[in-house]
Amino acid sequence: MPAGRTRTPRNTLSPELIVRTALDLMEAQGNDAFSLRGLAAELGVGPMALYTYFRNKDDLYDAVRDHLMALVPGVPEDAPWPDQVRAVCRGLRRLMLQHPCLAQLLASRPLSGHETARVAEGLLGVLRSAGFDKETAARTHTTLFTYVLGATSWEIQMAAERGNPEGWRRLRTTMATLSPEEFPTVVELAPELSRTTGGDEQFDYGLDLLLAGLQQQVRTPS
Amino acid sequence: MPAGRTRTPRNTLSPELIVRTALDLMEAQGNDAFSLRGLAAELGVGPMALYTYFRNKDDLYDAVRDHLMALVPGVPEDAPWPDQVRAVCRGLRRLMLQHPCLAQLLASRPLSGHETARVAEGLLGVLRSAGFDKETAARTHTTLFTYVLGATSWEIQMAAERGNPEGWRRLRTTMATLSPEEFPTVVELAPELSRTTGGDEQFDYGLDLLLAGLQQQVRTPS
DNA sequence: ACCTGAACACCGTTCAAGT
DNA sequence: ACCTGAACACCGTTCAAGT
Repeated sequence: MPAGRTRTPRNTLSPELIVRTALDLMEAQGNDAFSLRGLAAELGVGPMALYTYFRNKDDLYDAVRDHLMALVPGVPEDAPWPDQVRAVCRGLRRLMLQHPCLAQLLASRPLSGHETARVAEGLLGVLRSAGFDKETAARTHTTLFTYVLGATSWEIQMAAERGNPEGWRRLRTTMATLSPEEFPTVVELAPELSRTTGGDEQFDYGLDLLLAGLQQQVRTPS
Repeated sequence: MPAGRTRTPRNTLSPELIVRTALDLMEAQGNDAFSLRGLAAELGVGPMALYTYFRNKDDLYDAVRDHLMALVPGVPEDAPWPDQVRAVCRGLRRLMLQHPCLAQLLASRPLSGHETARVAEGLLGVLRSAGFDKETAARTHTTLFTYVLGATSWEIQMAAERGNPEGWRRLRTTMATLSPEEFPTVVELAPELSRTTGGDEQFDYGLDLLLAGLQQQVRTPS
């Protein structure tokens, strides 16, 4: 048994192993650099071996997405519904930050997959129990989900841009180029804008705005 | 003068022409199918001709994004600030719906570009005039922007999935597969969820939640 | 400066074939 | 069923060269 990489030229290829290895590669070298040929090489098989388990690359992406969505924590019991909503949204955000590829996977292909439905089930259940009617519960779920998706995707992109030196230089250059006459507010608020492009505090700020709007709706039902 | 396609094997290649042609191709055949080689062919030049005007593909993407952001309408004057915020957010969403590639361009690469700054300037100016302090204005701007981005990207993805028959079949199959015991709420709210995956009403619902939270903040300053 | 042509190191996927 | 090997039709980008 050679102590090399995760290699299985044996007969032991499985959907689970492929998905886990694909996830490892995406996290290690970034989502864009991921390729079926690279994955096959990592597994020690030919590229076509993967097509026995997945119809194509998108099909594999869906499986990886669903695999990750299974890690979203469940709804905490015995808590006020706003706290339950907060917990689910924060859990999804945290998972996206831990696995940046999830952001791109969610943004590029719609739901499908039972694990995605599990997350929706949790959030919708909370909203229904809180007394929202069907339509409002559905609307609120979509709103919360798209907010988490948008806010966290943006946060990840900005963090990546700051991480690589080329991108950081580009950001500084763009800011320095803006004329204070044409863009007075942007220039004046540059420090604040830089500070609020991510982080727990920024995420909670937007989430609390949504929750404040919701609670107001509960108090004054139409 | 042959009445062929947009071809310029002449000496008349320019950044503007390249960007406009790239945009046309992205809208015609989708963002993923776009390639530098295809763009060069459409322009009647070799692939390397483009590298005189853009350093690489990402550089061209940035130019296309900035070109589109220039089309975001300005802030309407003489209106209450919530209406001004609504107008900017709706304008950005409308532009993303008209040019679906903009969603992916915004999601895949951070700001940079003067036209993006112009939009930020408009929104930040409104918020500052409404009396928000620097920090809150910046936080609110980020929140609104990421909400518009997330909600509209999701809407576009779902619309695309419904558009192609393969995707539509996949959506129906996923829904039909969910067991009512395991996912009671999702199954029960299937019609509502399907109805609230897009549209002006859904977008405004989330936007109004944010604005309600904001106005409450104005009334009760910390 | 502006553009070409050949070449490099890749892709996802099909197809026919092996076991 | 599970996997291989060769092939097809592509990519973005570099490099040397032309004008």
